[in-house]
Amino acid sequence: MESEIKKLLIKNGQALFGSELIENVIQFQPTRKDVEGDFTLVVFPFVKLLKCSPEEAGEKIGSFLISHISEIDSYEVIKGFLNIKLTDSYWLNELKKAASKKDFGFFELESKPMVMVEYSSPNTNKPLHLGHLRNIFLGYSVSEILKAAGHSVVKTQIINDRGIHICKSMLAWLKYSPLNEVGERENPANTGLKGDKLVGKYYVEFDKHLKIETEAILNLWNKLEFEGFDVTVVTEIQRLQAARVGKDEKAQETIIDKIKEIARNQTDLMREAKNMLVRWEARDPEVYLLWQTMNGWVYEGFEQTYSKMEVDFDKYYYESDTYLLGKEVVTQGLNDGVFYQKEDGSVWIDLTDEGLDEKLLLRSDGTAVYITQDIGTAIERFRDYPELQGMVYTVGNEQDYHFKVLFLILQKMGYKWAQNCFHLSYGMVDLPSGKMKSREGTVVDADDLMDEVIQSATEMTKERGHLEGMSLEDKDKLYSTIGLGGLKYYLLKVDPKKRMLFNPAESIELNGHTGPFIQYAHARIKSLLAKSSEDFTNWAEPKLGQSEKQIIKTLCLFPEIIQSAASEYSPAILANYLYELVKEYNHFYQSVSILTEEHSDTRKLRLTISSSVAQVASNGMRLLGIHVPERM
RNA sequence: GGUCCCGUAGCUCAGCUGGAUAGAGCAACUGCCUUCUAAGCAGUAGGUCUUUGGUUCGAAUCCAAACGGGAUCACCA
Repeated sequence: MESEIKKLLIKNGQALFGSELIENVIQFQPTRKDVEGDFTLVVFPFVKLLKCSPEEAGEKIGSFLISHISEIDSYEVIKGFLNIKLTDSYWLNELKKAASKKDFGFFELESKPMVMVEYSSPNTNKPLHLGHLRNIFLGYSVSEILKAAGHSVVKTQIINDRGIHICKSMLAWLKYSPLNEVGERENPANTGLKGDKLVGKYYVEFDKHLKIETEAILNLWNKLEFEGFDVTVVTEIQRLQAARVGKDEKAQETIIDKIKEIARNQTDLMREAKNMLVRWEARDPEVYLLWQTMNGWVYEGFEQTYSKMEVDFDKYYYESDTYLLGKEVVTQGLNDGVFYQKEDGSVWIDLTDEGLDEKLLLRSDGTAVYITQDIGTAIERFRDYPELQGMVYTVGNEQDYHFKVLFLILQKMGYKWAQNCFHLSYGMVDLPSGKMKSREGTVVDADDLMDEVIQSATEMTKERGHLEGMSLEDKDKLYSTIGLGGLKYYLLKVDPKKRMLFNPAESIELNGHTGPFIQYAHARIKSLLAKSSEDFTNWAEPKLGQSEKQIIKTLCLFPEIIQSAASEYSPAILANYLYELVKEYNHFYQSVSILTEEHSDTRKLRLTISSSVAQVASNGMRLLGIHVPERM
């Protein structure tokens, strides 16, 4: 309707205003709730053209519109605002259109370009935690929203399965895992531990021992005992120690950190770990087999977690595969003159013209760094999917700089698709106690958290219960639907770009702006509809009440909401919309009777509204990765 | 220190490319279940939109600076 008016005004610009109209002077906004009208044209921009007061201008446009568009019922000019009211039959017709389509709001399948969405990029040395949960729910939901907006989508992840961190776990397992009576070290089968948890345990174990060894070295250095250390190390430490003198606290701390770092690298443990990495790169069979075994445990553990989260992937990429391609294309780029080589053999790109720094792409020993494999992965993906038009990387905003650099490098290498790569940069998740820190043990484990929210949903649902006659199996399913729904909604309702606070007490809340609030409204409607046996698809035009019209208006926004959630990559837009819709419905539900309404057209209208709200709530929540129950 | 992000009610968050009297939820206080599921609804109270300038008919929104918070600047990933 608004675009129709826009067209009409532009077409008649000369006659009405004495000059051609530019499209952006025509601005619409929803009408204030306390004023009559369905939408509002802002008149101020026209005042200059018409050289009259805003009131006169509004009047002139209003009288023109009402005589040209039959759906306009009336208009009213208040200050500089032209409030336009549409006829009831226009709205009733819109409702019928929405109600008649099962997939109302969704765009034609695969009518838009193919994009790949990467989410979840775990390291294989640690279990998933709360931060991953935000990442994964976000990426999954963005994928579903993009599909609903008409894109075809490939969901993927990049598994960081190689590097020093895995070697640490492997080494610690070899050194510290006790042998059982049959001479086996710990594994998921003989301990009953989830694979990722077991490997994570040995990563922590490594850190523990490393810390002890590091402390020992630091003690020696503090006593100025440097025997047995390399000369260059000794001079560096002595230089740093001297530099501490007279500095303020903060500067001293930086220096101490540097000394610690050097001490860590002097430990036997670190040396062994690094040596293991070298053996891995050389495909030493023993190391390689161990690596495969332990990663295998982790993957099994991850799959369990993903399945509990109800997310899936179409394609997996492993850095152990793609880093080789990365190295290859960097070498190629060196020959093509995109990169340059320093005397020690390391390869760099100079991005100072773009306001960034110089960036290392290959170490002097020829091994790959983080960004090398990312370059390889990106190229491989576009090779694997020739129809692919764009990439979305769901990665925390701590890596903003990294992706800026990555996309720029890909562009400089001549990949046209590089400009369609997008870093979906989400904010960190904080706890009421502050940042999550693995060193301080404040990391919230993903599996534990999901178990807890489901447990809590179980208890609260048992208290309230409308579950008579439900099978045990269905009840368990319901508890998990509610618990997980609450958690997902809690993490998705805030703007992805923003840092957010995770309050455990709030995340299991069932009242107010929560997932279960929406689920409950859905269940209530379903129960209502189940009690009615009448066919309400056809009705004549009943009188349209205030709250009924409001809901219809909000329902009609659903397609736009999907569109903007897709273009903004923001499930939060959708989540907040669904809350708004349901809130309006609850108000309506409480203030009128539906089943017992005597006037049959009105009753059918209300049933249609109810079923449409349930439909949009259900489809909308599905795009957030959340199920809605029939009963609760 | 350089670069980037953020600052809205006691707390957590909405507020689209500038538009009418800045909105929700939680927490606090009042009411509403013999009537379709009260996980609900209605209401009260709570604000110098961090501050100061600027642009504009009009600023929470755009620009600049200050203050406060965070991230990042590795031959780590």
